[in-house]
Amino acid sequence: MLIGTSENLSQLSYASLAESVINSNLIAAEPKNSYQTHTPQWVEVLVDVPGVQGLYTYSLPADLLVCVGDIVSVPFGIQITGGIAIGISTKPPADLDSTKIRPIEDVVISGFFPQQYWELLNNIADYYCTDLMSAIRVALPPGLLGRSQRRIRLNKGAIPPGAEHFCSVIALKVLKLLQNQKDGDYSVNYLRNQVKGASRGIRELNKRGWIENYLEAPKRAKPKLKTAITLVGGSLLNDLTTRQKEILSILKNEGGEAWQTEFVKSHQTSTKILKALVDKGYIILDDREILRKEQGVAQDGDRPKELSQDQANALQVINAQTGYAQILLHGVTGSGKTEVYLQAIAPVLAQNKSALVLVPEIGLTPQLTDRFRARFGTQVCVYHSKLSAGERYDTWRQTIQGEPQVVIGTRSAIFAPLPNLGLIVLDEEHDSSFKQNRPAPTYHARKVANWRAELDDCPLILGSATPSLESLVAVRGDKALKDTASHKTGRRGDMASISKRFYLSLPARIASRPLPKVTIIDLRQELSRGNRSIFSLSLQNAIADMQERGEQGILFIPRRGHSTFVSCRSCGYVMECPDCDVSLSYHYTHEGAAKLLRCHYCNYTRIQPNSCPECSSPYLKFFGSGTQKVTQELTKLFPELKCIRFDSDTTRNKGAHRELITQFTNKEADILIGTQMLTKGLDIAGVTVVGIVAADGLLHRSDYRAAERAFQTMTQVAGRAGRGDTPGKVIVQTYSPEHPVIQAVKTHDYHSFSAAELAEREELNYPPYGKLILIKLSSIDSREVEQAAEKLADLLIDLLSPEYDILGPAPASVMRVARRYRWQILLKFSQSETDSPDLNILPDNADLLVSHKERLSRLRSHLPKSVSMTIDIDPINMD
DNA sequence: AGCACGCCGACT
DNA sequence: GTCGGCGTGCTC
Repeated sequence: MLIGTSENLSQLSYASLAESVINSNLIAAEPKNSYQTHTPQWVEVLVDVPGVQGLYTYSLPADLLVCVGDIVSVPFGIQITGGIAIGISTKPPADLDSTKIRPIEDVVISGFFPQQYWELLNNIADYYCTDLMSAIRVALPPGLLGRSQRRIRLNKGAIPPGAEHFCSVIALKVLKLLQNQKDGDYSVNYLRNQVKGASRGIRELNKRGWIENYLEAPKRAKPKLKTAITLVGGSLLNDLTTRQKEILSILKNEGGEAWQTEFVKSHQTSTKILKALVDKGYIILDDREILRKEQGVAQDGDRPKELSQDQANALQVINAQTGYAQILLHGVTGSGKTEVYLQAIAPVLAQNKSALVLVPEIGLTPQLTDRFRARFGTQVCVYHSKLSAGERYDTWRQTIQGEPQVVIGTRSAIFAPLPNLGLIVLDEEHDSSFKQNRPAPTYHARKVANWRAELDDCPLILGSATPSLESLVAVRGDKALKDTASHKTGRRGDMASISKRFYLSLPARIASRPLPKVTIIDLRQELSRGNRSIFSLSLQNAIADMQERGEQGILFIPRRGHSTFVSCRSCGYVMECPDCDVSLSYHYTHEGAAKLLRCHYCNYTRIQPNSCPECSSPYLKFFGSGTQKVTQELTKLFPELKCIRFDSDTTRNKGAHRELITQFTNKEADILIGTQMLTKGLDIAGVTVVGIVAADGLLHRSDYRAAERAFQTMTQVAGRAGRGDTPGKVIVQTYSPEHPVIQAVKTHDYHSFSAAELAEREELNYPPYGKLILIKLSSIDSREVEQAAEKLADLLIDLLSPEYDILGPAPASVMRVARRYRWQILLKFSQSETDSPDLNILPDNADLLVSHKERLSRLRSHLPKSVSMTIDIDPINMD
């Protein structure tokens, strides 16, 4: 079975390739004995090389067995790269010179892609307009598709003294970098990122013979091996020394098995003695695979809790589902959604199936993973991008095994290759971190989860206190949905699946606790009363009361750092990033720390100068308040108060989240001051006061989602208050107290807010009614991108029918980032089908065989090479 | 992505 | 004449 000959490979469309992949996978399902090991075989491989799409034929060495769908390692040009075996044939392609065919290097992983998994990846590639390989790349753990790497090594002996006087500035920079590295060894990529024009310098050094250039074999993730000792000899004979006898009896006492390293360490033996025992035949040493797994903190067992009536009702609906269903669980903060998830998962495990739980950011929710571990013990696996490559690889491999388990993870965990999936839960489903911004495919885990639930025929629970408008509309089946349903008859996902959509509500907190009382403070009045502090009198009083009663509080500030920008009082000069069009933020962590200016777009960092670079005036002023400044101000007002700052500056290290949260839970501090991170799943009983220091930073943003996001963020932060026995209190400081979002937060009125917001979205044809595609262009050259953007917009006008709104081209809100100029075009249109992956973006008038994906991809060929283009389907971040 | 091949300008 | 710039095309 061959997919295509090289003659037609170039014309092979994405769609037919995708189809071939699915068809060929049917072959993989056949029994393995259909492969005759003695006839020579040729394998069609989809190689993982950027800019290369199409299949390449490889021969199969006699000692390897390859099945369709296997991940293989193949030579490609000078390098070694990963790829997927797509087809197997007993005849070589007729039109390919057989001397060109090279053998497959190795099989990395065999037979893990079930049929539905391929369909899922094809849906993603199709819907998000990328090639199949990119979809495969996001799904697999990094390092599985290894690629060889070009590296540079310093030739230490060859460098004459005073070398720096002989060479150019660039070469010198490269040389210095290499000399500062212990082994004088860096990848070419690293050097290119560090030094502008590094390749020139590298060539120069190469010519002088001061460095050597080598190709490193791919570093693929591999199972970790550990040496085990096993006792085999029965009775002790006389050929043993006393020490050897001792060792054997210790080993016997330990059950006849031990790990070598631990055993040697704890019993002061040496490998020498063990070797001797091996030679005499008493023990054997063998390497065994061990799984590197994040262990988490040991938890006491936990039993299912008694449910409230609402929780019980919700659970009943969930448990009644036998196949695909989309369930929106709308539970106010503190209503006990997690308990519902836990009790929904228990029967899934009992049926020998697995469950997948997605959360916005795992590091932020140690409490959640602890609770799952307490309930399900070692059946819980954690998967997220902050695991080490080895842990990620091992966890991923473990999920293939098929034992019933619960995988908790972030966005990318939606690809965990669990073979018997019984339930998917997306917690905090409104959270924007479920959307990947870059690189392509720019998928949304909620959408992928929905496909996956359909393909694996299992229920999907979307949980939130502030459901996204998309999910609300999807399950409630309002007008838009009915309209499309009527002309969708006969397709999968039509009327039948609408009855598989549920809206379940948990409108009250558990144990009849009230939602916190929200007070709005008008900062304009505060100012006119002469209070110039960033804390209103009400907030100050609330903090004082709280301190007196030994309770705890949370302050929410929408941005990290100290100040948003620094400017000169004498000439007005504003400190800006040299590579981006943004001002630098001032960072000053504590007394004695370096005073730094940092770009929040590209992370450029420099020391804060003592005087203005423009006019040398020493009078620099700091504007805006970040977490650092608020912390300092608060300490001035309340010297006794112990504060913990909780933002991406203080939680950078592994385990820092847990540590800070543990400190706070143990009442080692009174107040937690932080950014968006505070919104996610913190459940601390002692918190009675929540202050939103400046709500305006959330309200006034330009994109169409600003109101929705502001409402979600504020409601979530407010929800941290009053989760214990003492009722909570929330103080929102703003200059716009009459703003509808503020009013909705005050009254906890999700429904009126969403109704008003939906009406506005419908009016303007924005999502969830209309659909958006953002085409982003960038280049080093400002003129070039602008021209390319204009050309592209013209092309789109010709290509698209008039019902498509073409907004732009316009420069991105921050035009220059990391030295690149950015322009964008936004496409807005009515969607013809609600939730179908093969949604027709472009009307098929002339060329029916060409998919919308192909058409959008073709646009790329109209652009100069130096302009890069990315297509963001359903964009969330418009900047 | 890398790399080879190849076609043009500034130096021995 | 050659060295070296980077544009184009190929990798089974």
